[in-house]
Amino acid sequence: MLFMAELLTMETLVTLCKRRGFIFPSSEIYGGYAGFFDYGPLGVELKNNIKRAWWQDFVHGRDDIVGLDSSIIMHPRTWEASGHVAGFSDPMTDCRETKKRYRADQVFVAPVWAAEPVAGAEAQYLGLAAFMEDASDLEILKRAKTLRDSVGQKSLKILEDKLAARREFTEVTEAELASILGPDATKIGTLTPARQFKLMFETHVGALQDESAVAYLRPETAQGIFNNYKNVLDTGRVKVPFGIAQIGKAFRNEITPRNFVFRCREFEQMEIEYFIQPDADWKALHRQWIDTCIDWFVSIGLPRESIKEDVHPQEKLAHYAKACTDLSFSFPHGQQELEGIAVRGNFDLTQHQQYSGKNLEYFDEEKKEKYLPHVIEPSFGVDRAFLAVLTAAYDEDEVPNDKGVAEKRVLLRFAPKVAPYKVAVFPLLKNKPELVEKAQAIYKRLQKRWPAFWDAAGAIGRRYRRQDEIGTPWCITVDFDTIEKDGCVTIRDRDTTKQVRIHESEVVAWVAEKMGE
RNA sequence: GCGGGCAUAGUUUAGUGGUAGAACUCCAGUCUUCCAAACUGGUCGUGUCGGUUCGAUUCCGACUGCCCGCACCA
Repeated sequence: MLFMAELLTMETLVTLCKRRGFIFPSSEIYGGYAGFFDYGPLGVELKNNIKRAWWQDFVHGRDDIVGLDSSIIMHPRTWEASGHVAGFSDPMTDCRETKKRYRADQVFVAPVWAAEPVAGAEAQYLGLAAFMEDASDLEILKRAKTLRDSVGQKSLKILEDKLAARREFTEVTEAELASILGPDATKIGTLTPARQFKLMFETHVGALQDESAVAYLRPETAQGIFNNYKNVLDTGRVKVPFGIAQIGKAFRNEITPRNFVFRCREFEQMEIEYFIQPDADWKALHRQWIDTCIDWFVSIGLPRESIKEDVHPQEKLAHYAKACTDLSFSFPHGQQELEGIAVRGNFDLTQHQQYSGKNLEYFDEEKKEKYLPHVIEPSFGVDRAFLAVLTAAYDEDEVPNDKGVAEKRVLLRFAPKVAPYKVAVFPLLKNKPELVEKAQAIYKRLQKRWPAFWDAAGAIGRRYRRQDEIGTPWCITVDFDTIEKDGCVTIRDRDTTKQVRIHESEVVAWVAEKMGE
């Protein structure tokens, strides 16, 4: 078996997904639409299986987590409280010379005045030197000198005290842009005006397009959980520590959607907010959650060694976060984030309490005190989990054909619980009604319990390969022995291509046992 | 957003300023026996819009999409 993770390209996956009906580019008949994808007949099965497994393992399989399905459009104040309105729409400026992009609100400009190095010389205004907010005085002076040189005034002396009159880049006028030297540029006038990059999708609620009715498509499902935290407390008979889980679509106007379904503008999340006591041992709980999540990914078919923990360094954490660990996976485009597990303190509940004016405190019966619980937030990307499962399952090997010549075989080694079809049923030959009839009976029996695939077309080998490529674990073939002699059918295994014969009456029990049911 | 490359059937591709060709896939059929078999037949294509031209899939322009870098990713 090849170690496919090293060799597999995204293009191979994209092609397979298109060819077999897992994923199509959105709106393809209109030329496609960047950042959006559609899940086809097989894709929706795989995706649903991943979501079902998650819900089973994190909601139904636990006593301390309950589910939720909140609306995608929420009261706009939600996003003011969460910080998304302010933090999710950054003004940006690009430098045409260096091709660098800056957060405009982190760029400052200082006026550059210079004069002949003689007493009483008249000062000349040369332009504005741009620099990042953390630049030192020495660095700013260097930028000023570069600006002076670039306008052909090398002989002049910079008036250093004038540099102190700094302003934010976002405040400069259109006319001033031409005289600004970018933070890393050597020529003036290369910065574009600050442009808003709004990462939240805006819409209007109500048929009248009134500015006061602006609303947003949620950029994360988590805020729906915080929004309903009080309702769940009041009705769910839950006690801290407890969690609320939710699966749903989220939307972000990504600047550069890329890498297939890895970064999309419309995507699906599986999130949990796990509420804990403020003085709980959050480090231990965080560790526990990381392990639980890794185990879960392994249970849906990802090799443990392909999952890595990336700990966010303290200085890169959001101000309200105590810790955050990403789980990353070796995708075809590199080791990339699969899930984030953050310790968020009580920032969100504090914000919502303040913005809503509603008391969101929890009364702890045991401690006899009120507090706002802290949270641990495991945030899974459904589409990323899908891509990871697909990447892990993809394999190529060689199987001898009917002439004994080795031929390349493409297969998806899905764990049976996530496979779109669990079993396929074939009559050995299509033109023999007695074979077809018997096979149909078995197929109908299986179909009541699992997604099953019927195929009677073409050579038997071709049908096996077709199932290999969509990851069906078992194929069941009815032949003449089944109807004329022993009543046994052949069950062929996807991973080994080995066959066993069992009596047709035992087929359902056999599959159930293999499924672990 | 920037720079570079690419765009012909479901896939891989050939070709031409004058009716677009193949292989595989797919569909139908023949076949009594298990790994993309063989044979017969069939469906499906020049990303979109505009320009030049008697005529454009081909030349030109714009757009869109995809790929690779850069930047961005609360």
